[in-house]
Parts: sequence; structure tokens; C-alpha cells
Amino acid sequence: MPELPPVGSSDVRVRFCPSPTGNPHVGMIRTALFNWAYARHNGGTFVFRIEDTDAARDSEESYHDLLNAMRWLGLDWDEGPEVGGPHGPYRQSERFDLYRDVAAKLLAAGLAYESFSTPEETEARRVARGEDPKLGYDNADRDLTDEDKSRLRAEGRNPVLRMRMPNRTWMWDDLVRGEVSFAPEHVPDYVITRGNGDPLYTLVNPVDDALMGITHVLRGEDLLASTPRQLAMYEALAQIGVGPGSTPRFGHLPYVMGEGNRKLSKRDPQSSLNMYREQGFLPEGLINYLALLGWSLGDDVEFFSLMQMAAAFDVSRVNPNPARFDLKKCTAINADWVRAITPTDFASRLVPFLQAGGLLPAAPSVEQLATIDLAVPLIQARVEILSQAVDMMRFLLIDESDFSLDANDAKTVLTPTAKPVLESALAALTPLTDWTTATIETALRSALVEGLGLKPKLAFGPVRVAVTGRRVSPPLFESCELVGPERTLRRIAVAIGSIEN
RNA sequence: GUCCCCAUCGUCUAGCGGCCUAGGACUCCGCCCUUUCAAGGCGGCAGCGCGGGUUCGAAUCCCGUUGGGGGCACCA
Repeated sequence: MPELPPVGSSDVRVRFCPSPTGNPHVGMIRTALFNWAYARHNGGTFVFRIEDTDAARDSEESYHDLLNAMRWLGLDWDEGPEVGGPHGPYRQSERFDLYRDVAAKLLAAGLAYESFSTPEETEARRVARGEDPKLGYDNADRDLTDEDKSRLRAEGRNPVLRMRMPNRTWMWDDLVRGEVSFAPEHVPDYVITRGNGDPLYTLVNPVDDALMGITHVLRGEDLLASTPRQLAMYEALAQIGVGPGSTPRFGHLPYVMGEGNRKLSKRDPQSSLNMYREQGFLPEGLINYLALLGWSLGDDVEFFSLMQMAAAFDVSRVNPNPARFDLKKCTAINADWVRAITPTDFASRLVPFLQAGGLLPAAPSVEQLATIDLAVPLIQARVEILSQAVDMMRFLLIDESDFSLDANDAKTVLTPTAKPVLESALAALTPLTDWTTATIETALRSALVEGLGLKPKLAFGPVRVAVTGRRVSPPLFESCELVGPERTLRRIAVAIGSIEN
């Protein structure tokens, strides 16, 4: 197990700051993972902050989903909700007074100004000048006089606050992309508080990063173009004495793409972390796969744990090009993890799925748990995700009165020619006093393969369908042993009866 | 439209001027093993977008081009 430096042993402070809207998204989680790994690798501090400034879109349910997802994945935070820390509160909805105060200081210092133009008015001005209306705000309200402002207020308008952008080229050395720059004409004065006074992301995000002493910002590529504004805000905050007076380093992580080469959106079901969890993906598997999206450990190693990742993580190795989320590969990595955990661990993780599938009561009996423990070695290498185990174990756990044969499999395998096979199997198994895999195999082989001269496939196929209900099942002899003599013999007899001559 | 970002097998990637006849993984296809299905083992198909430079030498550096993606909100 690789050694990680202790938390707080370096000055590195990174954060994950989602807004609680909708379900946790795999792209968002990938961002959380890389930030977490960066902190852990460097012995830094991982701050978790909730950006819930948009009351119309944020929800408490989503907030809880977020915390739950992080804990499930093993991404622990050093400061944040339910953990606390020296820079709390860590929910922006509880920090509004702070933002209002900063906004007032920015205004007083002349770094921000009141702007009364509506988007429609700005656009109309652009069009009138023969400019592209998509160019955005035109800085028209920069130098309004007090008379102008009172007149506009008298019209019933409430001004937004805009940052007065310095007229210069914005440049930074991106942690994953190297040098990036934007010309001033492409970065207009931007809104930091709404007309009703509510602070916007453009204000609260850099303000909190400054206040919380964030040193490295690893975020999605979609925020690349907003970096110049952040840079300007940091300078402004330094001037009014908010925060440490320094600007963090930025690194823009590549997109996670969905089908059809478009950014995986929140609406996309493939992006829902909860869906993977409900289907029985392991946190280890999902994390392992997500780590591979834009990063690699090197040395052709693709199977690794969260801790191994943290030990090896290096932002400069992050690949800047967008990565497509490939469900097949994600599933394959998960299957590797399913086989890698101990049978005991596997069994305990299976229980909730068997309960959801109606095969286990809320409080399983000792016998039921014992059966699962015995069956686990037979199915662990046969499932890729936990939910697949339900169908595979149904024949073992279901109430005998509810046991039924898969209609399709029964139709193709339990044909009239199968009838003598089953009769012979029944005759061979009935006298068995010692019911074990070995004795069952010996009995069936001598009766069917040697006795009837059948190929193994034809000999055991009908027995398999009769006993497990399906053509695809765990190994037959082992299954028979677990099902036990009474049920095995009864099921074979019932199958014989179901075949019409 | 405009600005920015990106560019190696179908997909995720290794590669950071000679170890490249481009390596691994997933997918797909064979074969072996075998009580079905898996797992496992072995093998196969498949890639440096294009054009110029720089250099003794380029997948690797530079320029251009093409293609793809994203931003341009009183969302975050």
C-alpha cells in the first residue's frame, strides 16, 4: 500500500465546489476525484464547498445526494459540510452577508459599478452599430453620472453590479494546457450581483476561493473562458484586502463526452452516478474508470485503487483532450473489481441487491446468508455488476412455490428428446445418499454420458434448465448440491411432467 | 458569427527528437480449457487528419490547413 503524505503537510489547498442541482454527474465526480487526488498526493487540504446561490435551481435533496455520493466513493474532505473547518460555513447560501459586504467594497473602490442596461438594450445597441449581438455587454454603463443613475432608478430599475475590467491581455499558465491568453475586447464587464442584490457565481466563487485560501483550481474546460474574469476579480480582491492577495493556479480538465461526441449533460441518463450505483457498479470500479478519463498511471497499468491513484497523481500528466465515456470499458473495469474483492465482501455487497430483487427479506435468516456464502464463489467471476447476480441466484433463493422455468430456455431445451435424459438423471440421483458435487457429477456422468452415450452438452443441458430454470447458470453439479436433493429431484420430476410427448 | 481549447487504433490511452516495424486496455473475431455461461490462456483485425518547414533524424518541435468541441447569461 503506497504511503501518502499527511493532510496539511503542504500549503496546497484545493476544492470541489458543485452546485446542488439534479443528480450527481460523472463528469462532476471526475473533477472531484482529480482535485481530491491532487490534495492527497501533495499532502494538501481538500475543501468541499456547496455553491447553492441559485435558490430556483438548487435543492436540498441534491445536496444530500452529493454528500452521499462523495462518501460512497471514498472521497473524503478535510473541510466542508458536516465536517466544518476554519473557513466555514461551507454552504454559500449561508454566506450571503459576506458577499454583500465584498460587493459593497468593490463598488466603493470603483472596481465595480452599477449597470442598468437590460440584455435586450445591450443587444439593440450592438445591432444598431452593426455589430454582432452575440458579442455580449458593451460596457455602456461604465461612466454613468449620479443624475443618470437617479433617473434610471426613477424608472423603477434596479441596477446589477458589474466588474470594471482592466483593459489588458489576460494570460495564465494553465496546469494542464500551458499558456492561455485572451484579448481584452473578448472579456466585457461582467455581472457580479443581480438587480435584487443576490450575488452571482462570478463573485462568490472567486471570493470564497480567496477567503478559503485555495491555491490550485482544477475545474472543467467549460470554465476556461471565464478565467480572465476570475483573474481580474482576484486582483480586485487583493486591492480591497479580501483574501490572501494572491491568485491561485488554474488547471482546466478535459470534458467527459457522451455518445455522439457531445458533452455529457446532466439530462443524459448515462451521466447519472446514482444510476451506476443502483445497477451495482462498485465505487472502486467507477473511480478506477473515471480516473482513466484524461489521466493514466503509466506503465500500461489500468487497474488501480483510489490510494494508488492518489500516490501517483500528477496534474501535468492530465491529457487535455476530451474523453468519451465508454460504458463497455467502464463495465469491464468494474468486472475486474468484482473479481478482485474478497468473496465475503462480495457477499455482503450483494445483499441489498438480492433484497431489492425480492429474493431476500429485510432481515435475512442465518440459513439464507449461509446459502449466499456458498453460492458466491460460483457467481463472482460471472457477473460484471452486482445487479446481474439477482437473476443468477434466483433458483437458489426463491420460494419453491414461485420457482419457474425460463419460457424460452424451456422451449428450446426441454424437448421430447430431453425427456429420457431427465428420467435417467432422476433415476441416477434419487438413490444418492451422499449429496455432494462430486457424487452428483459421478452419478450424472455415468448415467448420461456413459449410459446414454450423450455429449456433455446434450446430457447436462436439460438437467440445468430443469434445476436452475435457465440455460445459463452457475456450474450445474455445484448448483444441484446447493439446491439440495429434495428440490433438485422435485424440479427434475416437474420438468419431465412438463414435456409433452 | 466571434473567441478559446483540442487532435495517436472504433473508444480510453502510452509516447514528451533516435529505444516506434507506434506499446497497453476495452470492443470485435478466432483458438485452447471446459458441466452451460463466465473467468483464464494464446492469437488476430485496427491508429500518428493533411500540407509545409526545423533537424543527420519527427507521432514527438514550429507554422498553416482541415476537422471536432466549448464559451460568448441578472446559470454554475
